[in-house]
Amino acid sequence: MLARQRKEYLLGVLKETGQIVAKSVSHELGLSEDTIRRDLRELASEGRLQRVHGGALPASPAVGDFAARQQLAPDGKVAIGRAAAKWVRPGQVVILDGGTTTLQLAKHLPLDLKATVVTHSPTIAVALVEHPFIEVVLIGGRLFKHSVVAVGAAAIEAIARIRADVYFMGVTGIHPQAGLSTGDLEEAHIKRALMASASETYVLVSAEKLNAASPYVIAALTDIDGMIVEPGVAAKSLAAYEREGFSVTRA
Amino acid sequence: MLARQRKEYLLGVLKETGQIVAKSVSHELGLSEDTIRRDLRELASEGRLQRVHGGALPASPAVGDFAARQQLAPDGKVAIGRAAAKWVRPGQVVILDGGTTTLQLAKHLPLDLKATVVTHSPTIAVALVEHPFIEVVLIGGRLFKHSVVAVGAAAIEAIARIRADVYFMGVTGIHPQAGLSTGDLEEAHIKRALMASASETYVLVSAEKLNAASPYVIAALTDIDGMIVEPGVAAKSLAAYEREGFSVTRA
DNA sequence: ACATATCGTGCAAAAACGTGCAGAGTCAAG
DNA sequence: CTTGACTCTGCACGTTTTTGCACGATATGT
Repeated sequence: MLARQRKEYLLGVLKETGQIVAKSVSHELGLSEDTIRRDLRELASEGRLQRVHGGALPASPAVGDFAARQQLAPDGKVAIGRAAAKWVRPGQVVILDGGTTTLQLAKHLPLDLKATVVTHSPTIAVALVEHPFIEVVLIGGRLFKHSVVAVGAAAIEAIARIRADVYFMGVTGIHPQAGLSTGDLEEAHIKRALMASASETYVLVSAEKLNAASPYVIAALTDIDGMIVEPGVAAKSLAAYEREGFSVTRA
Repeated sequence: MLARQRKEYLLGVLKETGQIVAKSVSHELGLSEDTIRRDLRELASEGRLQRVHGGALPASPAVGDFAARQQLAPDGKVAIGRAAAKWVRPGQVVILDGGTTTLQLAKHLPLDLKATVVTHSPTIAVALVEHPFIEVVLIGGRLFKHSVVAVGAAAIEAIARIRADVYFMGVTGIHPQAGLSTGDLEEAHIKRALMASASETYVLVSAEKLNAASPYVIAALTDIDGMIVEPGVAAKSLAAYEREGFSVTRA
């Protein structure tokens, strides 16, 4: 690979992800970190990016703004969102829970994907406006402000009328014995209703949720079909979850 | 996640939630509290936030935020929104239409107002999260992306179950003879349903909408109770609207 | 006033950095 | 074809930055 191409590649990474991590790029390209650092230094001196410890960021905040905004979420959640987004097949009807992790999922759905997304989160509904071929069905109800999702009887009723292929759930705790739990009773009800309306349910689990429990139980582990955890969690802390018919995926 | 991004993230949390709790953020990002505290100290010394025991608070109470927010909306719409917001009385049930003008209304509602807002706009629902005493009822349905509002049979049904005191409507055209009109048939239906669910209906009219007509008629002028127009429109262009039982208000 | 949580500082390990240097490859002049 | 100048790359080394932990000090709530 020519030096020129390498620099183009770097700028491409920057544009797409809003950041460059020297170490991971060097690994991707099979080159030493020194070379990448040299490139970054040169690109920085040309004003095409901004050098920072560990890698680089867009030169002008406005340019990489869209991508950078996504990256303002913790790494783990971005990774989970990106991985889960790949599971969505064209034509499917997908239920998306509220929360920052599922928001990442929504943002990482391919822009040309044709599918239907059902959600009780106005935030996610708004985010999906940018996806021209995704049909969005908004579940209404009383707005629970802490999580910014619709809850209550009206929401339950609306959910009951929907049959979806898959439901991506967010939780505040997942535990081998205690199962899935969340911090609000109403939300637990909603999540249960959403599970009932979907053929399959997968839980998105960032590190701090793993092996934790919250006050209100949503369901048992056996009621769901799998979980997607963030990369970098120890294999042994996942061992307790592995069983027949349950998929544990590292993002 | 790069150190620089981490600081951006912290400022983002601060902007969204109005506070930072060092412990919970460190847990979220999977880093030690020390690191977060160091970041907070540095950001504080740059004057970007205010260090307090346990975390941090905004440096200047929502100053830049407020300015940036209004910048995006034309003066006229801001003025209409501010004026209309004063009409809302404590305890009322208010229906807010979708659109930039009604969004301004929502943002200008007093922060200590106790009231209920019904809306089919996810954008407005999200904006009202910052108002702690406003109960928000979200109308669900299929999302019409052009206007970012819920439409369709489900929305109509949900609206039929509500009785509100007042409805603030947005339109794309208001005309002495043609009445109220909008650019989408579904939206016209929704607006009619919202009118039917409210005791009073007022239309928010920015200058470019005045004396204009769009393809789909919502209702006749006689069906509404008044209009709020932006300041600076000529008095004579309002003459055609003045009649018994119809209030024309300049913001 | 006491128990607990949070804070700041110093310190050590790890990661990232810059620089100098040497080997490999390229190119053009001889 | 050979030679020498030049560039690019990776490695070694010492330096700087970042991070987590330990400790004593300080603030907060009951």
